[in-house]
Amino acid sequence: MERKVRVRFAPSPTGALHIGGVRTCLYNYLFAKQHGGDMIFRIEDTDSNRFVPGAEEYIIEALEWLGIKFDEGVSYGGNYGPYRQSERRDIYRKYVDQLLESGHAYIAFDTPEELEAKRNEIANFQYDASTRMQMSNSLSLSKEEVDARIARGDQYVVRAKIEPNEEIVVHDIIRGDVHVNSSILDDKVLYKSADNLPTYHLANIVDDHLMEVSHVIRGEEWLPSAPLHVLLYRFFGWEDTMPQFAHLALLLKPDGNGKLSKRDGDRLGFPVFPLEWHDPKSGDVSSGYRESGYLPEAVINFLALLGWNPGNDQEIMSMDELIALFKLERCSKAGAKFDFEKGRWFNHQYLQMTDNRTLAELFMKDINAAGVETTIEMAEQVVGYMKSRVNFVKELWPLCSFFWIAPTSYDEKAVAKRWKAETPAMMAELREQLAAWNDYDNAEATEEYVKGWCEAKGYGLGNVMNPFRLMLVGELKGPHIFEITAVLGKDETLRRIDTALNTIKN
RNA sequence: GGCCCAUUCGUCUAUCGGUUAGGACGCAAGAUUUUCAUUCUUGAAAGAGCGGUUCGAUUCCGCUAUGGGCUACCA
Repeated sequence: MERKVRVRFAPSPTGALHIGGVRTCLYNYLFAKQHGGDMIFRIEDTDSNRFVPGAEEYIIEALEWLGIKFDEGVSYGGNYGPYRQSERRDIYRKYVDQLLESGHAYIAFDTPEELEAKRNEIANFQYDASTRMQMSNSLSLSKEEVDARIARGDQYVVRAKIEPNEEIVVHDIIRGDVHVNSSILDDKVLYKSADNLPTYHLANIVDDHLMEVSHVIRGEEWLPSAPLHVLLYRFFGWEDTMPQFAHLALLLKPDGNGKLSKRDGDRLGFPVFPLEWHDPKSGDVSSGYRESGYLPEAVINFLALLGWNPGNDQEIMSMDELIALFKLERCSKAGAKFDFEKGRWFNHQYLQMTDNRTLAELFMKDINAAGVETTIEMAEQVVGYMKSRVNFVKELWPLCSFFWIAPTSYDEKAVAKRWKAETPAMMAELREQLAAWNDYDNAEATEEYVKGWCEAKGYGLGNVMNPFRLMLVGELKGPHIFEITAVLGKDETLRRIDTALNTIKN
């Protein structure tokens, strides 16, 4: 019988959600949806010292923006709650006691200072079977002493009791079997009496079991502790329902060495967070994909392909297509350097696929921000002519503000090259022709009309169109000239010609 | 230092022993265009090294090198 697919995304609320975390979440989501499974949102806040206010809300908002939906969890509800680990203290305590009773864990009193001293004293010190009897714990101390110290209020931790020299195998969907000898594992801290909370390892296993998680898809940084997790499932007697593991290769810096960090984004000019993040402690503001003008679909597509591919040349895929095609087995084993140039290209592709009205609504904000009033119709029309040449909506305004703001000066080089002695007279003639024309909305018809006139007069197109463009735009750039006149209309077109004829001198 | 994971064009990657090693981003050139772009075409560009296994290795194995991760009372 097949177990129902249930996966979880379980971030720590310690700050903004990193783009690598977004990818991990996306892969979980794709896998869950493909198998008709559940997607759980759990908050792993077992380290009260690192809690950052607003982080949880940020993560929820970011994933909503990206179109990743949860079936249950913090803020979504469900039958396996509470989904915030800090609200599950009683549950963990029960399982810690179970481990203590079964002899798979023990109580240790060593203070952080004592441990620090030990590490300085002995090179490569590890708290394990070979050293634990020299330490202060319930294995080395008498029962009376242990009880007395607890009664006295001494703080303690609970450590896993790892038996040496056992072969542990972690089955990983992406990497195959990973073999590890238990002797290299240390007696990890599972529980802290100081705040009555478990550490990640214990909370993780207990929650995944209780929440009936079937697949754990997480970053590669967890691979070294996976053997401990396997052992914990064994200690609890849950091995038969242990989730299947898949450890994802990490996202690396675009240049140099190491994994992608916030600093790389600042340094190289691209966001590493989905949404803009205001750090409540430092006050720093980090840019986000949303605020930088990325479309969520483009970010999803880009991220999906960073470490996975469908096995053919297809690159543009919607969320539904990704859900249909995604395979954990096809995830690459090696880390991927973050190539933000390709992210820009993806946004360009999605921009072309987005309808002009939607883009115009976004564009309106930039137009208004420049202090210009306009209509959505005009914005939409300009977007239609201009979007093929930009990667982001925000690149639009600097490129085509001339539609709204008439030129007051004219590019000198262009004037020198295209504004010849006979040009003013020619342009004055053109003005006459245009004054007699009324069908400006029809760009093709206007073009035929003007071209026909040029031919009749024997004027070279280049000698007419370039100065004409110069008068309307101020530079030799922009879309097709009769698309410009279609947007400007008759009055504005004639007005700009008049201004130019009065301004340009050579 | 120890342990684990990885290694194909600059980057993301395809290839499940036999290929002119394919695609995409970026880059370059050309074409198109009344401008600037877009678009199209073309091009340069890769199996880390050394040993095996095999009739034959990019593909399987080992070693070396390199990169990454972990090595906390953080996740």
